Amino acid sequence: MASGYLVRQGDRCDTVSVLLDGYCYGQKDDGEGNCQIVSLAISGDVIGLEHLYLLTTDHNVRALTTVDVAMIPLSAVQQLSASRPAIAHALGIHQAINHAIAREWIVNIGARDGLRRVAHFLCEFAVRCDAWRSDTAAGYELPMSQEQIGQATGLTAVHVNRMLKTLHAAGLIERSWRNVVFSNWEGLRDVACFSSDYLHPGRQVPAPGYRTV
Amino acid sequence: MASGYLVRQGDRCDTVSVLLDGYCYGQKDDGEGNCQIVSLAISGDVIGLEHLYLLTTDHNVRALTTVDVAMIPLSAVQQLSASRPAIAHALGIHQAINHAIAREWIVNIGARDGLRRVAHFLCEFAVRCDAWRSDTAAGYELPMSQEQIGQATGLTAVHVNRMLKTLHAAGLIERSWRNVVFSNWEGLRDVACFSSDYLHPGRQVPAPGYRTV
DNA sequence: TTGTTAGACTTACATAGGTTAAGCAGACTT
DNA sequence: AAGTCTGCTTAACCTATGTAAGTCTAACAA
Repeated sequence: MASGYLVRQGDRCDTVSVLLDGYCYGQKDDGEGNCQIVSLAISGDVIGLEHLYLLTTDHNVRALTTVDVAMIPLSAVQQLSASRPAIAHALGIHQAINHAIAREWIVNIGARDGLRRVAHFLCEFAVRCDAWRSDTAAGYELPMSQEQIGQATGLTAVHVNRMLKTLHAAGLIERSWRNVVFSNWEGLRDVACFSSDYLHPGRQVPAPGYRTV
Repeated sequence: MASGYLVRQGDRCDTVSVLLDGYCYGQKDDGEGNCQIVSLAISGDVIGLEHLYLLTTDHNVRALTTVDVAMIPLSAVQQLSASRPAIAHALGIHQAINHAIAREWIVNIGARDGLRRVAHFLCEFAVRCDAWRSDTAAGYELPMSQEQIGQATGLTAVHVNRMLKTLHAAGLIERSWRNVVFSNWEGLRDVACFSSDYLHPGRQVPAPGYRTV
C-alpha cells in the first residue's frame, strides 16, 4: 500500500509492523552520505520488533516495492505477548533469526570477495523466498537495482554488474532485467559457501511451559 | 577462569552465560578458512541469549582474555523470565542492543574505508568500556592483536597497522603495545563519524505492567 | 513526436588495500 | 644463553575494486 519510508532513523516508534506483501529493507547512514543496507524483509516478516525494547530506532526501514503492511500499536503487541506467552516466544525466535542473519551479513561483507559476496546474497534471498524450490526455469524476481545490491553487499553498482556477468559466464545463473534463474544451484551455493544453517530452518526451542494455572 | 571456546558453531546449547570479568568475541567461519569476528562481549554482558530461542548456535564464542563466566542452565533462565517479567524484559533490551551493534558493524565494514573503520572500532570499544570518561592520559588496554582487529573490521593485520599509524600521525591516538590513549577524542570521533546512538544509552522501553494480580 | 528519466551495461583508468617477505622485540622453554 | 614463539612493524609489489564517463534501452510525460 504505502511506498517510501516505514520508519526513520531516530524516530520514536510505537508500532510493530507485519509485512503482508512486498519487500522492505533496513538502511543506515554511515555519517558521510553513504547508505548501507543492513537487512531485508520479505512477505510474512515482522518489522520493528526492537521497538518493544528500544525507544528510538537506529535505522530506516524503506519499501523496496509496493507493500502491504499491518501496523500494530506497541501496546497491543505488549498485551498479546503478556497474555499469550507462546506468541511472545515466537516473536523472540523471529528476532533471534534476524540477528543471526545480521551476523552472517557481517561475515559476507567482511570476509568474502565480491564474487562470493554477490553469490551469497543471491542464495540467501532465494532460500528466504523459497524460490529455489520452484521451477528453476521460471526463476524469480529480485526486486532490487544493482545499485541497491551494491549497498547491501558493500560493493559499487559497477562491480555488482561485473560479478553478475562473471556468475553468468560461469554458467551459474541466467538473467534478464531483474529476473534471476539458477542454472546451477549447487555450483552457486559452492561459490558462495552458502549454508542455510544460520537461517535456522526447522525446529527451534519450544515455548517453555509457563505454568499459570 | 576458562580460556578458549565457550560455545562452538553448531553446538546444541542449553546454557546462557554472564561474563563477569574479561572479554569474549563471537566468530564465524566464512566456509573457506577465513574467520570473521562478529561481536564483542565485555564484563557484564550476557552471552548466548539466543539459546532461549534457537536450538543450535551459528557462531563460536571465544575468550579474548582470561575470563570469569557464570553459566546458567537454560531452564533456570526460562523459569526466571516467566516468574519475573521485568527480567525477561531486561534480557530483551540487552539482545536488542546487541542486534543494533551488529547492524552498525555491517555499516562499518560495508560503507567505511579502512581508516574510518578502525577509528570507529576504537570508539565503540572505548564507549562500551566507558574508557573515554576516565583519565585520557591513562588510556585503556585493547585486549586484541592487530590480527584480531583486522578480523573484526574486515581488514588485514598489515593494513590495521597502517591505519593505526595514520591515526597516530594525525595526532588522534597514542599507543604503546596494546595500550591506547585518545589524545584527541573529538577528532577521532569525527573521523569515524561515531555516534553512540546505536548503543542506545539512557532510557529504554519500560517493562510493561504485566497485571498478574 | 520529442524529451526526460532510471537503470543496465561497458570501458579506461586510478587507488585502497591485499600479499609476501623480512626484521625485530618481548615472553617463554630448555 | 640459546632457541622458539607470537605479534608488531615496515617495504615492495600486485590486484580487486572504485571512479568517471559514456552508451543504450524501456518507460513515461508533454
